[in-house]
Amino acid sequence: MARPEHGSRATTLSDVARAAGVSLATASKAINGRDQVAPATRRRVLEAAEELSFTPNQLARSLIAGRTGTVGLLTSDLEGRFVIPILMGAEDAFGAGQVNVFLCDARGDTIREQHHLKALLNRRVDGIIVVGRQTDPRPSLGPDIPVPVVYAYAPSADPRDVSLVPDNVSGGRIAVEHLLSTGRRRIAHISGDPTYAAAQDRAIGVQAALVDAGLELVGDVMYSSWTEHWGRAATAMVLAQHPDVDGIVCGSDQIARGALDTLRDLGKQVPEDVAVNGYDNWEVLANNSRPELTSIDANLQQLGRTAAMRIFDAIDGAEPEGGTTALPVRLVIRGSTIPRR
Amino acid sequence: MARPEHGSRATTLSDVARAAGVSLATASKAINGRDQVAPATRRRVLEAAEELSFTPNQLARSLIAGRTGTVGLLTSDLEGRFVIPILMGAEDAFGAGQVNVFLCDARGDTIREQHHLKALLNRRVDGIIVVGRQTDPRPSLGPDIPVPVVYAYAPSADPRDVSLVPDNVSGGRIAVEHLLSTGRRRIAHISGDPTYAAAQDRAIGVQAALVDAGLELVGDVMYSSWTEHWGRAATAMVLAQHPDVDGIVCGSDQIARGALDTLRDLGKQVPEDVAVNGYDNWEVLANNSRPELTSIDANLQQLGRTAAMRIFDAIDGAEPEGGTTALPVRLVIRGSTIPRR
DNA sequence: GAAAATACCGAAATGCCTTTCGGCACGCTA
DNA sequence: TAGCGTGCCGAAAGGCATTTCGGTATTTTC
Repeated sequence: MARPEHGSRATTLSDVARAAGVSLATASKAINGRDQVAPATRRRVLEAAEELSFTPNQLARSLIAGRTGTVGLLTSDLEGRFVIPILMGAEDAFGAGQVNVFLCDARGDTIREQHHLKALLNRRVDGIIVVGRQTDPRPSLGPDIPVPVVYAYAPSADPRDVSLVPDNVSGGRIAVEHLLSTGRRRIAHISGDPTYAAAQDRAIGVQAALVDAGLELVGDVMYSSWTEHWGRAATAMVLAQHPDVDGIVCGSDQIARGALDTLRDLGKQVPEDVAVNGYDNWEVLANNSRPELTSIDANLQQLGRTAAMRIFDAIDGAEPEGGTTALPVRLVIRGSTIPRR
Repeated sequence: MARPEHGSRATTLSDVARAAGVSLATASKAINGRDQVAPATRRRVLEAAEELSFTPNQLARSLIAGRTGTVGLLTSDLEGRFVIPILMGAEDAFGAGQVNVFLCDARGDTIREQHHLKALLNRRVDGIIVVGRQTDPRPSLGPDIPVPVVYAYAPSADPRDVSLVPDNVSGGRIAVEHLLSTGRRRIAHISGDPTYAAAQDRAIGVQAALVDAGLELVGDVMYSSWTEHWGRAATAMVLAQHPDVDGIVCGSDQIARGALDTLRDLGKQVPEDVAVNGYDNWEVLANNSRPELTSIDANLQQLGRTAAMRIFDAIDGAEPEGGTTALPVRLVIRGSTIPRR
């Protein structure tokens, strides 16, 4: 049958060389585009390689080159939707077929993380990207990793490490500034789990923007969980205590969905009576709500790309400066803050 | 400084051997638990290895062993939420640190897919899992791949390939049977994009279950898109034409969310007046709706695990039998079909 | 105490590719 | 025609770990 036996050894360079009637060295040079090979010879070698469907063994190559063209991506939680765009961005930056990504999911387990880390080092990855599931600092992998490490989304607790996070403070600020620009003045903030750094940071940005505008938050920041249930409950409370509220900044799109639900139930028009701003720009939620949801997008794909580029730089010998860098976020405007024309 | 220079060569086995005062061969045996080594010698070697923080170069190992302990996962679409659980299942089955997964996202681009495929083969992966984004058949990678290939979620168009898909027909059937078991008799089916095999298969299951019960579908199967918008619109249409409908089987959780919305708007109680069944068990949607959504879970993580096991079997020499296998799905019951006590 | 058996260690080959360096042949110049 | 470049090719080393097989020490057996 056409399918080559799985047991049969793959064709090696020496097979090609023999078929082309040249030495190993010449075959290697011909295939890798080195000079020192006559055009006719090169052609003969390439034809032989094609004929035998030769694929150079990257293992042997890497063994010599001392670098493998692979990067490990160590995540603590694949379920989290934040990991995926970051991963895509990184994959993107590495380019198709140039660098490949080893994906490891530690399931939030330190032991498993250590296992994976060791496996990655054994496989001689050129670098490691560590992706957390929330923006709270996480323990460093340690200072003794022999390859560059970049922490994405969740920064390392060790300031000497390189960490990239979305700018949540700025996100909170942008959300408020947008509501202000649509004429809102009585703005409430419904957030999620107060133990999350993201919740705190966004609240800081919200407050700062209000202060800059000479305004105050309507009521206190309301913390609980990142769910629709909480969004519904909190919105009901806000409206009961402050019926004149005209803008709600939500800590997540889920909360915002809940807010929309309750506003609808209570007969409030969105965005005419109350504008609602979500966070995360989770498309399936933001695009399908009534009305569609204005939201803050953390540019996670960009973050992944940046992480990959930092790895590249470090591989190329650039001395990385440690510390946490906050990357810009962006506002995506939809119908929940500005009426459709 | 403590951090080893990135440029400095990693410690090799011969470093360890020299430090322990033994030969390479002995060091290798000691570390790998082979016999032919005196306990005292073994201890000395292990101490030296620890001291130098020696990590065996997996590349060299693989070069000899002829297998790398890596598997490629080729997806056409990382954004799709179906890929993730499959990936987790596969990762799970491979075990922490035993087998590692190369993740490649082809972005739905054939050229890019070919690039990735070639890269994976160059890296001598032991097997490849191809994950599609919908259950429609996709082109085969071809018969000449020198390693085992399993197609997950999207089956290969070539029946000689090994494909694993969730059993959509059975899913449709289970959904209807569940509604029947709660006493519903007037059941409608709102589905998504009719060009999807998943939509057709689920509809077949729905019809079959109704026929078995001696019933007919209320109205025709309603096809359009997998969105909340469509769920809302279609539900309004159903209620207008068939006000006595008492059960709605939806083709996705998004559609079901839309259905719940409209039912609520029109004053129908769920589940008392109308029961609603979703599909996909997408937790963020199913758990946060009012009431929470009964849904069909495709057991994707299990599917990923199975795919990994098929790869293992093939690596171990089992001759795989081609063809598409439909794996069982399961019903997750929540408040949208059975009232909370 | 001598022969045989055992336990342990090390040199060398192996896997696959890249690169260096020596050398052959040809063409050009003086 | 002798001498010198230049272009092209091939032998061999090297990268790292594993394994086979031959060879010493040491112990056991009669």
